[in-house]
Amino acid sequence: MGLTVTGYISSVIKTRACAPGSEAPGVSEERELANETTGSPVIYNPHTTLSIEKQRQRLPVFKHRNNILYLVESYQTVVIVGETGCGKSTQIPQYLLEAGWAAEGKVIGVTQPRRVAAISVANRVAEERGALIGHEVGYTIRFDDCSDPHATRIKFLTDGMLVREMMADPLLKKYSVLMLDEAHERTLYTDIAIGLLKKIQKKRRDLRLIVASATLDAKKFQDFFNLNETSDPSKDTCGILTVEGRTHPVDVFYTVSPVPDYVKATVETVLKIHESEDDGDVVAFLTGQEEVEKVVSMLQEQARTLSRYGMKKHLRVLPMYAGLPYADQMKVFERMPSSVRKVVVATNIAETSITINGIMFVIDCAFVKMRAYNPRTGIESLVVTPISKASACQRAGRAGRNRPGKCFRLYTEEDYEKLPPSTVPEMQRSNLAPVILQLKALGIDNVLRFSFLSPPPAQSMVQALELLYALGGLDQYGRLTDPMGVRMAEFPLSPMFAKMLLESGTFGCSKEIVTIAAMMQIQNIFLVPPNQKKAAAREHRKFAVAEGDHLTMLNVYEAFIKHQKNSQWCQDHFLNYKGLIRALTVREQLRRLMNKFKVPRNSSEGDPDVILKCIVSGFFANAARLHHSGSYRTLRDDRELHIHPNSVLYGEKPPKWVVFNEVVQTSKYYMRDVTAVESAWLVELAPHFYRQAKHGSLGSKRTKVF
DNA sequence: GAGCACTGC
Repeated sequence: MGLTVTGYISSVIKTRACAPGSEAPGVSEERELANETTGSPVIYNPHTTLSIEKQRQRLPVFKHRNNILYLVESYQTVVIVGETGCGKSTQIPQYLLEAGWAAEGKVIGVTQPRRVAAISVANRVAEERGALIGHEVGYTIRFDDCSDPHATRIKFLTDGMLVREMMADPLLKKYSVLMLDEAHERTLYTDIAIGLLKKIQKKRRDLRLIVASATLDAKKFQDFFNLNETSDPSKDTCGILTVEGRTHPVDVFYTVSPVPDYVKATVETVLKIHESEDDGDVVAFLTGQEEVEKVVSMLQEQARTLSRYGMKKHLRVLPMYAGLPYADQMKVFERMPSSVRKVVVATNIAETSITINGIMFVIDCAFVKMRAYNPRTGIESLVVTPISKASACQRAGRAGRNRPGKCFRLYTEEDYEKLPPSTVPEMQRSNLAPVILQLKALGIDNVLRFSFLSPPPAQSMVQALELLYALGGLDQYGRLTDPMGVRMAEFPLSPMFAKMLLESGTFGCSKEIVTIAAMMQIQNIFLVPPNQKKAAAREHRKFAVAEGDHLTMLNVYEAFIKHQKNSQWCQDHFLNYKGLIRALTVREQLRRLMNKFKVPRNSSEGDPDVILKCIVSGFFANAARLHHSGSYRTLRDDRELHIHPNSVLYGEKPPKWVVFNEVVQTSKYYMRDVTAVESAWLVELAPHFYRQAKHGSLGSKRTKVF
């Protein structure tokens, strides 16, 4: 194929190393704190001779210390463009603390999009302050509150947790300053928090906000938060500051002509690197598990050939994707002997969620599998789309964390120029029902006029409002109902699940439903190792029941409990042990909420019908009937659907009526998590939604309420 | 016989 140098970008980079080797002689080993799968990792050197104080002063952010404090003093909001490796996440909260921003019991809050990042940054800051985590410095994430309501001065939390905190404390009174880290990622919760904080700031002039962002979005954030309506810049309420990073250059190479097959090209590029480049590990980005496994097996084949021909340096090829069993994931972090070159073939998980040290080469196919939402049909889909330029730079930067690196882009420079500058924010490509419910619960009456940093499509809002009305969470005026809507909003689940849980007591099956809801939150309960597909399928069949996936999940959970939560038992049956343990925790949290709302604890005692009816009470909007063609049609708008191949109902005698949790569109529209129901239940449990036609068929009312 | 990118409460 032949890679030709046609471009070089010296500003793509990235390492967050506190001290690059060149500046700290004798320091070669860096490791990550706390957890190697950390999201936004802080790297530090455990054997340094420098005191922590000296290390802190060497960070690029240090020389901006006074300026940052001045800006926070003078402006309500400060946008900080902190390049990778500048030390902003760990240092700025400490500067604020030292300057007295946490006096009189106030708290400095720092949000992160990911749990592991919140934990690892918190641990680092605690260590720098010579403190135990959970006192002066703490963190709060779902299922793990490691903070002290009285003692904690710097608190790290996920942005989702911050939104939850607003439900109990709408003005976030305990915080003096909030820093939104990684705001440029524009996750759903970051965007919700941003809109809400703007509102809070109008009522709390004393609340300071720091938005940490990438260069590209800084102006957008500044315009959004600047409340100055005059043309006098001295009245601006938002300041901006750029802090340079600690970066290693990454050479970027493009192909001379478009690549017809990036899977093949990935394999060829790895081999070419292996033949002609110096030492250094490789990460290749692909879009999904299937592509990853394909490249891994092709490369392993090649690696065997190479070693047969006596190639001195060995290739160790490892897959990496979220669905991979934990033990296999951990292999990508293992250090290799110098005679071995590690090649990690990964999905987008390696772009932000995990960081692997020692990567010198990146191969980027320019594509990603991304969630999309069709506001007209209300159907979500997973589509392979070209990445953005921002994403391409992020991927390239993965090569230069420890040393200068190289990035091989499997596309032409011309095609790179055609990529969109940044990724569409999640808010504009999501089902908004959960978002709207949250906003309503936070007292935002007119969600259509909520100040969104990037407003979602109006049609997405309408879909969400209609669904919430049908579920009884909103009344005909779009107001949150009490108690149903208020309670639904408290559940950390989608509104349909919340409704199902809240109704389960009246159906007499709350014990079963809470288990089903918890199990449905876990991805990949059934493990399918690529080389043991048959055996795995055989084991999984043992749990399958004719009613469908919901009761099958109930079966799995109950069997897990019956076998004393034994991990070996899980392994024998190809079940995800860690996932099941997580289901226990989720179940416990849901149970607590149900107790709070006095949902009776009861069991169907083996009667499946009440459980199925209860599922219908939440998921009636997701109903489909069997079509004579053999596929299904939605009841709402007669769209063609199919049973997902991972469903236990796939390939079985198809039930006449089904409800499902969600639809994913790949080659077709597939229903995931499907359960057989009776049409009479739909009419009985959602009479406002469905009517029985004279000849016995079922149609939807399509009530337009807004 | 076709298929699940990645987070978060």
